[in-house]
Amino acid sequence: MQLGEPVLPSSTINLPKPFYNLSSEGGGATSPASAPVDFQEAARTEPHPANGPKKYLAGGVDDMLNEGEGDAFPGTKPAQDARKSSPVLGEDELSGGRRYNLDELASDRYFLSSAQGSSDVANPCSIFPYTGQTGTVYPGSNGSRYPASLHYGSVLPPTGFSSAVCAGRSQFGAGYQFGQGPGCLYPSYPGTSSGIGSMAIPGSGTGPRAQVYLCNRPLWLKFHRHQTEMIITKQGRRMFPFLSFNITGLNLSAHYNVFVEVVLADPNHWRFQGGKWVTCGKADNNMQGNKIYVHPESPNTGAHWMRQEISFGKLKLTNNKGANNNNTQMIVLQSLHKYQPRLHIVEVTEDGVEDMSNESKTQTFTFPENQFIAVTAYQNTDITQLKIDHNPFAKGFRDNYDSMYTAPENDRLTPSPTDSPRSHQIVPGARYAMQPFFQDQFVNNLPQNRFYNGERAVPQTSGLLSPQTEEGAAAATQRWFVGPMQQSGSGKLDLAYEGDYSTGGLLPYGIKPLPLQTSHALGYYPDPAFASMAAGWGSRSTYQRKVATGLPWSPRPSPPGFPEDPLSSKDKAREESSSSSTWLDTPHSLKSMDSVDSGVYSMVCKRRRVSPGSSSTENSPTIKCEDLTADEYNKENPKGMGYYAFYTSS
DNA sequence: CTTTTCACAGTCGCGCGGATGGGA
DNA sequence: TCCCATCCGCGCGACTGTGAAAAG
Repeated sequence: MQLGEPVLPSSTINLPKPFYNLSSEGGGATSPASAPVDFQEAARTEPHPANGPKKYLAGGVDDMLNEGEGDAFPGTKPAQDARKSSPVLGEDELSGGRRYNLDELASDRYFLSSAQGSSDVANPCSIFPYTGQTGTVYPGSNGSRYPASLHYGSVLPPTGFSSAVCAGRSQFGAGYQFGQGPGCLYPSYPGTSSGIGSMAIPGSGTGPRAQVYLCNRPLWLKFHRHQTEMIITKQGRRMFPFLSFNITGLNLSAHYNVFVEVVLADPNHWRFQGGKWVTCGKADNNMQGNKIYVHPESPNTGAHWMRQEISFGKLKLTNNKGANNNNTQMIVLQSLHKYQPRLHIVEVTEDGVEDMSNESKTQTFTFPENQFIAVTAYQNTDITQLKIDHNPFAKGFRDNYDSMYTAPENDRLTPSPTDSPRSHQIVPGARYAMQPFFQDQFVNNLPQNRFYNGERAVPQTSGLLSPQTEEGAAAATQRWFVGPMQQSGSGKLDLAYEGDYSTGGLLPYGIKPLPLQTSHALGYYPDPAFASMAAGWGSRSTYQRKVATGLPWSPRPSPPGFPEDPLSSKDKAREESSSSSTWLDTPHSLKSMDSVDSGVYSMVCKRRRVSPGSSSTENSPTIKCEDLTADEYNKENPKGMGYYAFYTSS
């Protein structure tokens, strides 16, 4: 089979309520309802009559929200306010690091608007001014059942979204089980002019015009700049960071299936060499296995999907080709290949059957920062450390875990791996109130919240959004959304982000940040960010401790009285995030790799695991803090000196 | 030499069952 | 006394990265 050739499912699975029928016709992935489509072309030619992209781009937020759906989406109100202060996207604003505060909540919300029909969309670059954007296009297959939306850059519709068996809710686990196509983003994309019909831009007005926010984008960016790695095991390994989205713009009463597909992001085989990822031959494109993970709450109403965060925390990645048959929680990948997760939203009938009467029922969203390389063992120790620092399940590997709990129980905001709160198909209205979408007081609330004892308590926090991100505390509640048309997806994000997002000011995509207060709900890992922010522990404290052994300062203990000090809590949080952001900003391997002898770095980078007993700095390249000078760091982050030292001293 | 597999230790949530307390 | 709700502790299981061994 040739690269990019759609792979047909070996068999059709009969399920009570199939959403999609496995197709055996050419390409295998084309459904009668949706032909392959070039969303870019569509964007140029098919402006949405009701929901033009500009509407969203230039203050269209509240237009969007005023379409009768805002009430159902708690996040809409802030968004509405956002429009008032941030009417237009602009690079100047972006580069200036300006943040748009909405609702005085100081929580940023970055969005990519739906771009259909926009001239801006016609030129994706105008919307996503990735520096270094190559615009490379890896054509997809014409067999795409669920073609990607407009992919900015190289990300294009996958081949062979063939599967399609789907059952009703009760069967959901089996739905889409055999999305076996090679699922490549790059393969033979038929061209830019095909498949407009499957665009989710129906003129009926009922068609989906969704915008998707990547909830934990800052965390993804952190990983992405080091080239995210995802462990795959035979039994399946959860992703971390996991995919978590918020969706707006759906029809409140319509039913949708929401699922993630993981497709090859490029045609290369990768290997970690010289401290960096390099291509090594061609990817094996014949990999069979399930590439789709249907959200367990599918199908459900638009109101439901928009009500709260949609997390894919239970999605597992495996290299076990035999895992596709019975385990729809697992997506089968190949080690040392680069993948691109994509979110699909498909309108279905009430009983979960795809509505074949409308071709515009499918929308696909791709976030390039979600790209990762599947590995069976971590290669880049920076990634390892990030995982340890941010994944609550890896808490046991944090060196100074004990010291993190100097605060009283009330202050103990240890992020814990709670299961996804989204365990109900239809969420009772009573639950809404429990999860305010915009939680201005997320910091102040920390002390009061019981993070792990309530079904809804967990998602209120900005879970994965670490205070250590360069985006800082505000970023901790950022959400990023893209309309179905704009996808950056290029895999060139490294270049794009280099020196950009790390500043916390210049935004990737060139999108204007719309600060929205979010309750954030990271369904699964509820609150590491806030935990760290509030209690003053986390990766940074970990390193502080390490540094402290040989340095005059001591690790800063958890902020005393933090919970009882609402006045200072935000400031503290800000400080925390500010300081912590530095360490993330401190370029790890990527920049290091680029600037240091790769061979030397390789020795350092690979299997670099800091231990409390040894000076972590000795293993750390001195090039860790390119983004900030010591002075800058100390100025911005006096409390973070230890961390800075950790990465700079040698 | 690279990649994969496996057992391991550590953490924490969930669920169960028992204890406790209040009200009928 | 009985019933019900709540609290608490314990054990199990899920999950993590580690590190050594096995496989290619």
